[in-house]
Formats: sequence, C-alpha cells, structure tokens
Amino acid sequence: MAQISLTFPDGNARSFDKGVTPADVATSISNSLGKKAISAHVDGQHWDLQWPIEQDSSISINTMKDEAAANELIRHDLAHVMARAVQEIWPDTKVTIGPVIENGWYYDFDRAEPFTPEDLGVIEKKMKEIINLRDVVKTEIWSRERATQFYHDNGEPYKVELIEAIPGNEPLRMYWHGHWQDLCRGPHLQHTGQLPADAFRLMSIAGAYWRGDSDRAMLQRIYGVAFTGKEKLKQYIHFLEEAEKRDHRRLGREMDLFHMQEEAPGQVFWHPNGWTIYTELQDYMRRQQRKGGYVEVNTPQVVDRKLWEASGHWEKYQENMFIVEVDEEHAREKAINALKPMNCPCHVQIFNQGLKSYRDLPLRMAEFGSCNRYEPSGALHGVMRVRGFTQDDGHIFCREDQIEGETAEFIRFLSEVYRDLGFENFSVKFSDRPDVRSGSDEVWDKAEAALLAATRAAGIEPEMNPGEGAFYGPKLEFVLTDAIGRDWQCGTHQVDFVLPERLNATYIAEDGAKHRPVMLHRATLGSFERFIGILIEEHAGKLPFWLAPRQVVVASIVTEANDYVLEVTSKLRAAGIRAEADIRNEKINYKVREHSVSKVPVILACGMKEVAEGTVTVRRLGEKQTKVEQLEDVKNVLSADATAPDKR
RNA sequence: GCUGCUGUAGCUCAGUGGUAGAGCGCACCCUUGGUAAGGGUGAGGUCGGGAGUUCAAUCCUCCCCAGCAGCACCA
Repeated sequence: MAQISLTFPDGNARSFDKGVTPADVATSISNSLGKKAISAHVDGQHWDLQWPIEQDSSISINTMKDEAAANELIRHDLAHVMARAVQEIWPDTKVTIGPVIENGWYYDFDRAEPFTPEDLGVIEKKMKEIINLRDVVKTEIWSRERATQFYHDNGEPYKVELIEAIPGNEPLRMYWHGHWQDLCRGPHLQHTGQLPADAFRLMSIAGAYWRGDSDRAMLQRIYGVAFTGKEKLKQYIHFLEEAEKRDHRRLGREMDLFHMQEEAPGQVFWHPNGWTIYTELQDYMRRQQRKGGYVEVNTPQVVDRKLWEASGHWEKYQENMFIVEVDEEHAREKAINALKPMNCPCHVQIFNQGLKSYRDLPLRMAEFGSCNRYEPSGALHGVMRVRGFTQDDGHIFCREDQIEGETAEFIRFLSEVYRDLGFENFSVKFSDRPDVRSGSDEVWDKAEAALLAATRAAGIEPEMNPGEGAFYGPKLEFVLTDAIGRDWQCGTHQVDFVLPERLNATYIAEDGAKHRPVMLHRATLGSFERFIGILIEEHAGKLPFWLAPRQVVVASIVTEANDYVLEVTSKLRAAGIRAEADIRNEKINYKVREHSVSKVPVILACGMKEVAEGTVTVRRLGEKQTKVEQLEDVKNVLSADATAPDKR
C-alpha cells in the first residue's frame, strides 16, 4: 500500500498509509503524545502536521514532575525494550502483549523453550545494550489492513488476533524502538537513552494464559520492575525483603502458631499459640454478633447431595466438593453425601422449620460454619486459601424494603470490627451478574440496584468488578491486602433473591399470604483462617495485646529469683493475662532475644533486686529501654490491655 | 487445574554416580549471667514417594505427591 511520508517540526519523519485522513493522523498523534495542539493539512500528496515544538520535546523523565507518570512511561518503554531484546536473542519467539502494572511491567511470549532464571540476566544485559543505542522512538499510523498483513507476514499471530479484537475502525498506532516495532497506544519516551539502565530489574518468569483464557495456550510471562532512579529500585527490593519477614507462613512457624503437612494439603494444624488467636477472635466475633442482633446456629458437616442440587451448588461446584460415602460401592455409582462447602442451604433449612411471620424479619442467623472445598491445588496459599476453613457466616432473611437498612447496618458492623482489629482502610468492590447464573434478568436488575443503592446510601462508592458476582446474586467484597500487596477478599455482603426461591423459603406477611424473603449472605472476617493470615501480615506478627497468644513472659535473671518468677506468673494469670514463666538456666540476654523473636509483647525480668522490692522490670516488644515498676501497677496496666476492644 | 521452579536433620541451607555435611535449635555438663545469641560434649537423616538405567542412585530418566511464583478458579 502506498505510503505518505511526513516530516515533522521536530525533524523526525513518519510515514502513514494513504487511506488515512489528516484528522485520523492528528487524533492519533495527539493521543499518543498526550497533546492537544496538533493540526494537519493535506496538500495533494503532501501532508503537513504542526504543533508547538516545545511541547513535543517535553517528554523527558528528568523534567517530569509527576513521578507516577514518569514511572508509567519508563515501564511502558521497558516492556518494548524487553520484548525487542527477547526477539533479538531468540528470533523464533512470538510476542503478545506487555502492559504496565504496579511497580513494573510484564510481557507475555510464546516460545517453545522455557525461559530459565539465567535467561533473565541475559535479557537484562541485552536490554542495557539497547538502551545504550539511544534509538529514537518513532510512531506511525497504519491502516488495519497493513498492520494485519505486516504481522501475518512476520509470523505474529497473536498481534493479528489483537487487531481483530480492537473495536472500531480507527487506524492503528505503531511504535518503533529502533528497528523493532510494536502495536501500541503509547505514549513513549523520545529515545531509549532516556531509560534508567540501572533502575530496572527482571524479577520472575511465570505462566499465563493468552487473554486470561484457561482454554487457550499458556504463554511465558516475564515480570520486571522499574523506577525513576537506582535508589528507588533499591528501596523496592528492600521492601520486598521486609515483606518476606512478614509472610504469615514464616511467622506462623517462628511464632509456633500452626503448621501444615503433606497428608492434609490445604488444611491447618493449629498449635496452642495459633489456636489462642483463633479462639480470642471467635469469642470477640460472637460477642459482636450477639450485640448486632444475630442468633447463632450450627449445622451438619455431611449433607445429602439433594440439598446441593436444590440450591444449584451441585451443578456449578460439584468438581470442587468433597464426596463422602461409607459404602464405597455406592459412592462409585452415585455419590449421595458431600462435605458442606458452604452454609447457606443449611441456614435456609433452619429458617424453613415452622412458619415464619413478617414479625420475625429481619432474621439474622449466624454460624461459625466449618466448610470444606476441594480448591485447585495451585490456588492453595498458606492459611489464606485452604480446603478446610471456618467462615463467620451469616444470613439475614428479610423483606425487600429491609435490604437497604440491613446493608447499611452490616457495613457499619464490619467497619467497627475491622477498626477494632487494626484495619482502618479497606477497599470495597461491587461484583455484578456473572455469565453463568441463576435467576431471571428482572430479578438480577432488582438485586443489583438494591445492593448498589444500599451501599451508596451507606456512604461507600465501590470499585466496579463486572461479572464477578455469585451465581445467585450480586456481591459486595471487602478486600484486604497481604504483606506484598496481594488482594484477599475477606468480608462479603450479597443480595440473593434466588436461593429462597430454589429452596422454597417463605414467611407469612400482613396479608396472611406466603411471601418470599430476601436472603442477605454476609461474612465479616470471611474465614478465620484467611483473616488470621492477614492479621499476622498486617501486624508483622506483633499482634494487639489482647490477641497475642503469649502476652507476657516472666524471665528470671538468676536461679535464686525463680520462685519469685513463678509467683509473679501465677498472679498475672489470676488477673486473666496469658503469662508464662521462663526459669531456664540461660542468660537474660538470651531469653530477651528469644522471646523478642517470637513476638511476645511484654517481657518481665526478675533478679534479686526485684525479689527484694516486689517489683518487675518491664520490657515491651520493640522498645530497648526497660522500666522498673511495682508488680501491682504492671498487673493493672496489662490487665486493661488484655481486654478486648469491645469490652473496654 | 496450567506453566516454570523447588523438595537433603526440627529450621535455614551446603554437597557428591561409591549409602551425607554446616549453622541454629534440641539433650546433657560447666556457667548465676541485668535486657537481642556464654562455653563444652552429644544425639538426630529411608536425602518427598514409587519405578527404571547402572556393579552401585540422594545425585541420571520417568511417574506420583507436596510446596513456591504467576495464571486460571474462589459458592
């Protein structure tokens, strides 16, 4: 196809397809460079584009005030440079896409040979060579036909597919980094020499499905991180190292909280320390729920398949359910029982016992419900994603006109709990109807509108999460992040018009007739397992005093003080404090170190001085200085600290 | 589940085609020390499981299991 070559005021020549209009060119260039003041004129075969030259030369990371925008540019260009490097080293590699993400970028490649960790170093080196070439980055506007032909001729089927998927008919922007080009929206730097060769690093290789579709081929993804300067990269690496120390799997071992083993994948062996956290948290939640007007119930673990079929869970989730049969022969033919994967149908059974009146609504039913789900092996992650867990589950049976009030009340409830547990900020996502779902569109319209309105009425503008709702209703997700910033859904609140219908729940209204209740599914913590994992990472193991498994260790300095240490310990215990005595024949330095490492909040040291004066020397975790205090005073202070926030 | 990597003492990790090592921890002894590791001695390992190749396998090959990172999934 014939092309038109243009010379711009900055001296760079760019070529365009003939079929492209000046307006297209102006829009494209304008968008790609992030500028407005562009005009284009056509004079026969000659096009002339103009814009203020001083604006064009402004894309330089050195002069950029906006750090975020600079990072974006750098990471975007590095994605291109990395892809170019990979194709120069392994020319048979096919490219796909390479977007900017938090802290860096990734690029997905299709190559028969797997990349190795050593390859990352090779690629990095090549990238630095490319950066040193200081190639000017050029942009061109191509017609779809030309772009498609080009990628087809170059053996890049993924790019062809991408072009087909881009809606509309606008011409496409191409960016050239030297001889290498990529289909790209831009914007980019002026030349590769502007990239910080010492402030990026390739981090890891992983698999990723082409377009996120697990039915499609798996590609190889390389992740990189980049910053505006070397120092910032160092800071980031340091952050990662620190985050590793907060990993709940590591702290779980160091603090002797729990362990997991091969014989029970995805299930937790809670040790005394970890179980203390668990039960404290459960006690707290139980008190909160009573205060919040919930009734607590408990339902069976093994339930006939008929109930899961009725609720619709069997159809969608049978692959992820544990089948339980005593009679093996029978199990092979037709599984009848399954371990409870969730509690909702069981709660409906309780609701369905006897006739319910409108006067009973809203009925808030809660259960610390143990569930088992056969999660895909690759999904398991410490105590955050497990196969056996306990939800702080609850279902509110109510009338339609009570949805808003109940939702607002739950958001208030959850906010208070999260605040008590040290989470002031959390994100809220709104997930609407998924492709595979139960219930008519009218019902979904109603449920989505009700939930969204109630959320907004509660003063929250949720982030939209299209198509991610449950099969029976839209979902509000309360999301917390772990030490390295991964998102975990903890709380949830869902509006459900479907299950009451499927499981035939009714109440008698004022008119004397049967009506359907609406069901609100809600969990505050989500599961104790996940929430404790988050809690550990959030506090780096230094839990609030009331949750700390071992709150106080009383340590003797000399053997002669052992009796006194035991006496102090039992006095603290009598005051409701979880105290332990350490009368081992070890130096106080050693004891302090050991208990500090295992995150004991308070160490009380006793030598002969304390014995004589009836005092203890207090050392709090994270503080170097110590303080001699009267035992009675210390006991009173600690006793107050040990009180859960809701009881203060 | 998918791609890649990993699996050696309780923990963190070295190591080799000829049946294994360190530090910490643990046990015992010495030490009685004032706020992040006092000293000595010792015990402890089917080298994740199963097959195969080999005179010989912890090491090479294959299968399985579990874990890690990411993707997909998450009622």
